[in-house]
Amino acid sequence: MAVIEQIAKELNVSNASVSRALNDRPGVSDALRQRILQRASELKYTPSITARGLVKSQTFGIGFFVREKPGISMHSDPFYGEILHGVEQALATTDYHVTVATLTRDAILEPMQFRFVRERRIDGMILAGPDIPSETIMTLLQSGIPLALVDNQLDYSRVNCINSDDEGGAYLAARHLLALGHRKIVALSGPEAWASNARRVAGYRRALAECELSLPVVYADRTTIESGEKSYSYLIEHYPETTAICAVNDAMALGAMRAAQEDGKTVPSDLSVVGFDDIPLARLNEPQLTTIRVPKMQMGAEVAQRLLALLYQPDLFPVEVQVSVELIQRASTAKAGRAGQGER
Amino acid sequence: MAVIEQIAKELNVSNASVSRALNDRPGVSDALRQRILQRASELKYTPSITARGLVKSQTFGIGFFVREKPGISMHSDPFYGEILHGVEQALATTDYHVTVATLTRDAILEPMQFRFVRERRIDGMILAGPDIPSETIMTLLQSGIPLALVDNQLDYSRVNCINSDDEGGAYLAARHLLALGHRKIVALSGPEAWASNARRVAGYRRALAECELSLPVVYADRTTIESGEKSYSYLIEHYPETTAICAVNDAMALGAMRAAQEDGKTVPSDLSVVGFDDIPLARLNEPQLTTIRVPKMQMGAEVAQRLLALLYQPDLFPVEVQVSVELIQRASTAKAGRAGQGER
DNA sequence: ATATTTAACGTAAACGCTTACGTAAAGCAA
DNA sequence: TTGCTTTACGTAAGCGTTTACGTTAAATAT
Repeated sequence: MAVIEQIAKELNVSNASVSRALNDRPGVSDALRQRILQRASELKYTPSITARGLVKSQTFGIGFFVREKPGISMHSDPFYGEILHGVEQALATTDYHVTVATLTRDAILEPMQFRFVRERRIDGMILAGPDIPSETIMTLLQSGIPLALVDNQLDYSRVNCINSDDEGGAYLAARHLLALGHRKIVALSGPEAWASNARRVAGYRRALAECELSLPVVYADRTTIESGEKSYSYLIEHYPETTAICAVNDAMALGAMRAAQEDGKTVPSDLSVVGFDDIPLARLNEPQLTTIRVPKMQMGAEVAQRLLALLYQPDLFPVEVQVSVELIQRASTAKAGRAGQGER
Repeated sequence: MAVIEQIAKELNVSNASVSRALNDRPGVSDALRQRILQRASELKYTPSITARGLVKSQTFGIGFFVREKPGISMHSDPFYGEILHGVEQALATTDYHVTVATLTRDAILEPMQFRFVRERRIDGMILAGPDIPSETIMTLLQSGIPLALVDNQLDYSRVNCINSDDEGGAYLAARHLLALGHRKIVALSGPEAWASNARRVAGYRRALAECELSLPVVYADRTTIESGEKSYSYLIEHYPETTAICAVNDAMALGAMRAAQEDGKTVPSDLSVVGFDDIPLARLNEPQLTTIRVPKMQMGAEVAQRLLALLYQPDLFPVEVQVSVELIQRASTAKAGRAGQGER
């Protein structure tokens, strides 16, 4: 592989001039610059990011972290896969690259001791997912490493967060239900401590409040299909008149739907269900799930952009960006009050 | 951050000794080695992988490549997400890290011009997925960069390939169907050019041949749910007596199943269906899909191991490793000939 | 005892870049 | 013309390691 020195020798100029020409910095005449660029492309010269990194003490590497899930592979959740893809695309036009790491228990406790960040000396990190404890984040912040969060949110507005517009999306979904004539609506949520859950519930509640309705919420400690199923039985026992369920994510919605079907109800004629996220399964379910689509790739791109901005300008004031979402109307919602058969 | 020189100065020894002690190489007395190790851990010294990389001309980075899919995000396919996870886990105990990149059209045509591999000078690459053209792979091979394939297979046995035991798995699945009494079995396949498809079909065929049965195959140009649906109509028109379908992957199986249900058939009493892969959706479908589980994480781990071996010993002879698979018996298969109601 | 091997350590170069500084020539003003 | 500023370039140090080679002292052999 060609190196700078080779070009310099062949052209009888100094390394410095070559470097300057290549990075188009002042201090080289146009004539010389041309010759250098010419020769460089003939030799297919490509700078060594390693060498450059050593002198500039940058690695041009950014780390993408997801928390290790007990049992299952976190990457099997396509949600983060898509975010990662967005990150990667956004970085493709820059000098940066993404390397992935999963946060083990140990890494969460002593994040700065994490070999990955010490050895590799990445320039910045992206933390994905709501299940990264805020203590971990604070430790990282204090260590001074540039940081951005996606699908997580810290009250301390000291860190850049990229999220979907949870409140707005939920509001949209609830309005949809209300427009269909539903009045007995119940929400299904995971841990209230996860910001996105809280915001989505708030959005549902705001829409109902506008119609002077109150919103019962049943909380579960996880947001899986199974917890959706369990929550349904609790729900139907305590709120038997329910005609519509709005869940805090698709998994819970699907779980509840399945439980309802086993309970002998037909979705959507007996019960309408909306989810949130638009995971692939939502479209494949029978009936297809009405939900709020969150643009995962775009979130990835946004978080990458934001981290880059932070790298260029370390004192940048942190913000929270909320990417907008849309209602995807499918087959799991219908008019209330057996309107499916037509009310006249 | 502490560097070698700092330790050396504090202990009044040379950089060389410190380096030797740290990498436990000979040339340092035990006494000195102890003092150095001691001080290093006090200072929380961690070597700079960048600096080390520069002198050893290694980056300790390996690239994980998936092909850019038109339209959809490739990472939304949890299949590769899990493989990636396996790779990462296997690498976690080494000095290596995974950096991800998606192969764009351009990168496929001129892979060695790909900025990622030139700038970043990764030590090796993993190519994932059957849709990477063999010309690309050959180009890469000739350039001399260590390479390993996963979920792809080259006839040229010049490159390490990690695959699931496609033939064996398919054989298992077909035996399962035969044991249930099915005799009219049809296979659903994607492009024959994809090695895994061909092998799976071969496995199905072998099992049937043992019973002196022949196996009609209907081919589609993709392996998606939609192509499964389409293939079903063709299939049922040409082979109306079919009692069981074995598909080349879960997506096609699910598609066919859905089409069959719309066609008024009940799965599994009218028609048994088996898939291949065990994607998450297989378990969530109604009825749950009987399929062959391929251990994706393990495949990731294997490919990483193999690449590492190749890095340590560049003249290693390439092999193909087939990780073994298992039959996951679920609800989409039952005895043939309305045996569901019991035959006596 | 001396000669020879072995081990412990230091010196310094190298990896491929960037950049602070120095020098000489060119440009401009008076 | 002289003096001053600007520009074009070269020199060399530095980033944090590893390692070939040299030196000295200790261990072993004769």
